[in-house]
Amino acid sequence: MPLDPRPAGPRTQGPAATDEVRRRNTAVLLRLLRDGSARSRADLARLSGLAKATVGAIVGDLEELGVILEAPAARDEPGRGRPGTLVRLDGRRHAGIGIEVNVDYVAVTVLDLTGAELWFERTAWGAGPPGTEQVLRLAREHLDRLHATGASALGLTVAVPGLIDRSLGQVVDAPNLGWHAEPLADRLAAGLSSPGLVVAVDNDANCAARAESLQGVAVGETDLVYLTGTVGLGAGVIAGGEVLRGSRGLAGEVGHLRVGTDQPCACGRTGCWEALAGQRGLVAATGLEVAAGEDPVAYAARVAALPDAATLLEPVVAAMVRGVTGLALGLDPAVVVLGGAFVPLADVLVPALEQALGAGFTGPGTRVAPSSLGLHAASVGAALDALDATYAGRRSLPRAG
Amino acid sequence: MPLDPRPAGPRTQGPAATDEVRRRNTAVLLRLLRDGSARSRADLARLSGLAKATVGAIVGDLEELGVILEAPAARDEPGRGRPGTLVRLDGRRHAGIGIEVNVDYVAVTVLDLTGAELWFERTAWGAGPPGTEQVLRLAREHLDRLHATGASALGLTVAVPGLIDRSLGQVVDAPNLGWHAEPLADRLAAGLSSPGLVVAVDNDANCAARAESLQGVAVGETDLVYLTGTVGLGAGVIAGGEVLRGSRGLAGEVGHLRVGTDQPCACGRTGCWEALAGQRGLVAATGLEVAAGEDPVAYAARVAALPDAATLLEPVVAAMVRGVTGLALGLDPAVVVLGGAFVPLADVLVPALEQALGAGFTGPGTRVAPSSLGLHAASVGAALDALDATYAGRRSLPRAG
DNA sequence: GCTAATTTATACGACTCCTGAACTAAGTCA
DNA sequence: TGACTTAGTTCAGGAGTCGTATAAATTAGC
Repeated sequence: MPLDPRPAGPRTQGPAATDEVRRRNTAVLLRLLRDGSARSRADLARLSGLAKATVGAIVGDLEELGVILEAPAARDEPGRGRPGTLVRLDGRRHAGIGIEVNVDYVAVTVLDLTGAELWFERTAWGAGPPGTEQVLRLAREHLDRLHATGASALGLTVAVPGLIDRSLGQVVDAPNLGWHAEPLADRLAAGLSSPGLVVAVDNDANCAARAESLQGVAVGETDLVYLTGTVGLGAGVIAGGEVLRGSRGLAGEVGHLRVGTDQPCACGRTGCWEALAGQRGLVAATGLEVAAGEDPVAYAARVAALPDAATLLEPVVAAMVRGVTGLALGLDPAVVVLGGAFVPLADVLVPALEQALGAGFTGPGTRVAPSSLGLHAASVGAALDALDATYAGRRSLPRAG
Repeated sequence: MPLDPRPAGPRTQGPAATDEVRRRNTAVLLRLLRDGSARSRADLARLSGLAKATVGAIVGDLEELGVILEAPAARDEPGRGRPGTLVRLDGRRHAGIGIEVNVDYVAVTVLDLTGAELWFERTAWGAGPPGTEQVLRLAREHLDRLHATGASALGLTVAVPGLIDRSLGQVVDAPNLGWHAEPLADRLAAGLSSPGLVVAVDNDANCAARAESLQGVAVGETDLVYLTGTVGLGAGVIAGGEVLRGSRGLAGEVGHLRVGTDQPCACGRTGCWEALAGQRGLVAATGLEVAAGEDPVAYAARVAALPDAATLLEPVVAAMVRGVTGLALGLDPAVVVLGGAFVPLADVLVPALEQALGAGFTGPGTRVAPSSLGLHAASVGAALDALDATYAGRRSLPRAG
């Protein structure tokens, strides 16, 4: 029961034993192989800084777990001495499941160990927002489907639009879904009773931000802001490679940031960012009505298609500039990723935002780019989160099952 | 030469060997003893989660290093079995040095290993902003003074008002000091030639924020914003217990965040936060002139003493509310600490800010408090940074010297 | 075609570290 | 005085990494 009495940052770790060393070194090698490239043991030793003997031992372990294949010696470049036997990751035995729950739809992404997509499904909820039993049923369905392929799930993460307590695995408040103080992780873990499966919960914007930084338009970036437009507006922030959470998990809840003056907001105040640039803001700016049951992204696409969209959207653009420059000044992201309903509006938004951010201090300004993962973003990020414990060395791969 | 090819967050670590395990576990015990409390080995084992044998071994090592003293068995409560022999940290042999360099003054704080202040000195620079040689001379002076007490320095960190590249130990740009692309850490390390001394550079607001979270008004908090008013205005952010840096180290550079409309700023734009709430903003609001050579804090104190300060400062308060709520919404800090020139104005600012932040989502709102470290903040934070590698387990204590 | 140089991979011994159990030490309580 | 309880140390066992030595597989050169 390791416990550290003082609140400590991520860099300040608790007690450890030697087996953690192996976990960490294994994770280093896994990360080197994650992209599917084939490497020799000697390569891995050089790249990781580990001794050859250590690499040999770890690769042996991984082979035994069925996670590594010896690729037939495909020697391209000449080279002098004995050619290495290449190994590459075989991700088919393990997977991560990501489920994005929203008011009117649910999206499921299943990624294999290498991060390759096994399948993605997006379906509308039958009637009204779902309860946790429906999420459980869906999770079980996809878990079974995964087991049928002979793979096992390392983790399952649910992305929820709301306030999350990640350490408790609780949805503190998801007003759109009508969920409050919902112990979702525990409930799913109990309902699935799949030993070794780690169930987690996270905010949808946080998941989307993680996805964009690992597989999307901001791949490789450790500092980025993901802005998502739905009916409302929210942000997910990756800072220093980690999701920024804040003291209560509210970091990135910027919908009610004051970026204007008059426009009244549902929250009672005026000038809120989401009142100006959320769906209601788009309606106010363009006069275009939302069709019954229309998706915010579809609506935004119709807005973008208006002949005089650029001029009509001026107040929206102004609000976005105020909001984004504020966030960017405080957080200094390398990229601002526009997601959700902002994707169809990217042609109008990106130039204006890049210009506003270009006048930065030194060096290149913050980039602005539309999400490349689109509707997949949150569920992919959730699935990546399910794999993260393994790649970060917090967890070792389970014995073959 | 451990190197991990992919940019990895703090939680994603490089390769490790068994000696790192010892470093980490030692750090766990050091943190438990840091506050000066005396504990028995058995207590330490229970609190840390380590085995008794391990605790015994580590405490033995630390005793040999002269870092731990066996306190005479002061048994207060009765208790049943054999009483434990208490040990406590003896910080006198090791210290961290923090130097805050500014345009017109320099502050030095030396903390012993337990974090207790050995001395603090604040002196004005003779004429004009200093060069790096003057910082070197000062560092050598305090290092000698420390050595004279029989202690050795674990690290020396310099807090600089400007843009820092921490991994390079470089001051990228400190316009007030006239420093550009200055390899300060290397220069000091070379000039001091004190083996084992780790020299680092950091931004002054970041250091101050760290100090407030470890010893100041926000002690124990892992998420806070430190706002400092000088002639300009800047913020240091602690998120998840770590300093938030951003992609280029510019995180927290919020002086030119747009919080108003008209007030022209030196940067050419209008409505910048520092134009409204920096020293020029105070002058504009109150009409009170800055005396020749007057310190921003002293000037702010005179402003606060004006009979009609509360009404005169209304535009300043409004700007602060806009800026602080923006930062707080994005970052969700537990506390906003007001430092520098905002300390004398706290009576006016705190109620207004707390009210604006109180209307939060759920739970208690963000606290607002004036800095309790005042002028010490940045240099104390720098000194704490110098001790941090030891307490975080990244570095082991040097053999007795 | 043979040999030397070069590189890969494994085997092995040395070393570090943590752990649990056994054991000794030093008290309290009856 | 003796039973009980808690503290601290010793020791064997297991897990890890590392460097060196060794075997294996090629290429380069003659």
